[in-house]
Amino acid sequence: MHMSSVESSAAASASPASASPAVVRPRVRFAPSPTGFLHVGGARTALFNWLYARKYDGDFLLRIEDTDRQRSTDDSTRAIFDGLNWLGLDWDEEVVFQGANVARHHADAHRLLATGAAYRDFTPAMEIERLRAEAEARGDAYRFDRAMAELTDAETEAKLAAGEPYAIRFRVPDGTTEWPDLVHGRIAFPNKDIEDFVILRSDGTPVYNMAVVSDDIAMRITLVMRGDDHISNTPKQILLYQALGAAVPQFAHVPMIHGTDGKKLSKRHGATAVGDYQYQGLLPGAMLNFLALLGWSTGDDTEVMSLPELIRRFDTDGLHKKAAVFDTKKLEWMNGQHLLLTPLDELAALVAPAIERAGTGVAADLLARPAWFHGVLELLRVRSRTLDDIVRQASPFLTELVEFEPEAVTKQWRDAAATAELLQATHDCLAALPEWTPATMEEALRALAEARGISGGKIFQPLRVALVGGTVSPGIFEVLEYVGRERSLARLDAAVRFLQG
RNA sequence: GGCGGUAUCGUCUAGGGGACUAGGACACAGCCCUCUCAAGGCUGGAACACGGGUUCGAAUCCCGUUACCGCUACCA
Repeated sequence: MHMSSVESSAAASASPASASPAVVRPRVRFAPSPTGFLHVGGARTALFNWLYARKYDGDFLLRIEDTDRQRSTDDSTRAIFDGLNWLGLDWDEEVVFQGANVARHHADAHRLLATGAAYRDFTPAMEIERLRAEAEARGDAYRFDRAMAELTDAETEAKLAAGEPYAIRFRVPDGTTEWPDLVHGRIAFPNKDIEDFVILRSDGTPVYNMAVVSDDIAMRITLVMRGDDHISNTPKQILLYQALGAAVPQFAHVPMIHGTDGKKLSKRHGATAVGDYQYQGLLPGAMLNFLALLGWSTGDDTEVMSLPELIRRFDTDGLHKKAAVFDTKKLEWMNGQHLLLTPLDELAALVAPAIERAGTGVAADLLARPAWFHGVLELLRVRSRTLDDIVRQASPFLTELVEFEPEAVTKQWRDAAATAELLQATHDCLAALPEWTPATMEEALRALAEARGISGGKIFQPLRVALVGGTVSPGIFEVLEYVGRERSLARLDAAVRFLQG
């Protein structure tokens, strides 16, 4: 089973195309470790795989790599499911839990041992640790020395009989291991730089690379698309595929996502869990769109895309090599764009519960008046970037009365007596209107301003404070329309009383 | 240290020998619109890491340097 360099490299580079002359449905997977929440980097890797599967009518599989019992938790597994569900990244077939497959990993490792592709290493782990520490102290790179483990058959039998523990190491052949990476092109590693790595620990548990390859073969994965931090694992894995006599899949190593300081994105950069963004009122479609553009581009200037469009345009050729910095400003802008594209009834279904949670309205009541509610949403979404922005601005349309903000009062109601008189006049003018429409109100109020020899703004601004409590709002006539006649007049009354007393 | 990867405006990117006085987007600044705030429109500042080649010609190809990132475990 030892391969020459020619054989090994040829096998690695030839397999993707030649292994299957017939058209096979692509099978890709997302394989996170359940050691935290769903990270945006993981979400993006999942997205690329998902887009690929959906575009080429393949299967997108989910595998939870829970073999590290120390760090894996059920909460994390749930968080991954939740994150994927929120984003709408649905997987095909049942979830694979890696921990359930250790028997096969174990068997595969022993198969390698039987063929001579791997060998027993009775060296105590402590001893190796010592040698490594020594080498590092000297400033040398440590590499496991195969000769150290070389035993005669008799010696092996004796140790086996004595019940001495051993790890199984893969016998790395001479030559070069290379593959045509879908994003980087040809990548090659001289095998001499790869040490005989452990595939099965002395306690019988499989090591990562063994488990991954065993599972990817069992799941019939045709393309492994993952973060480029796995590039140096790839030659080891290819060697394993070959030794196991399995077809080597294609590989695509996508770049990492960095924080604004250029370092790998971590908690100190702020929110890195997709759940954080869900909580902040982001739309999953916007998140997906933004994530897709970090590490991939269409080739033209298209930026805002719906999910179907993303599927249609996705292509591994558009994948980048360079790490991208996660820019929350652009994410927010992207969300604003998607807010505008979301059908109003969908948006209503999202905003109504959020309003109820904020305590400024009852979801069912809002949804019972779709024409009015959609109108309000139309007004607010153009000046919002998140769902939370909409909720925040919605309160003047929902409550009976509003609180007058001190800064607004200082700014727009400087002269109390004069303002009270003006607001009373405004009130009377509006109250006399036969119908409550923006056009009639605008006509009447502009006429009032002209009669008083002042600009429209001199009326609109104080009126705005009376209606919404602050100095910022949608156009004043739309506000009047959607706040409604009764409440608008009541607020004007309240403002006049406030200024007089 | 060794191995591998990457390198265009502050950020995301287009670009794959001449169409580049390097295009778009976010952010920023100014102007327009205007009842405020947004949205929208217009304008502006802002980049090919450095050094060698190859070529009539290089952001684009090659080599080197530098910087950054990743891996370097009986972690995943």
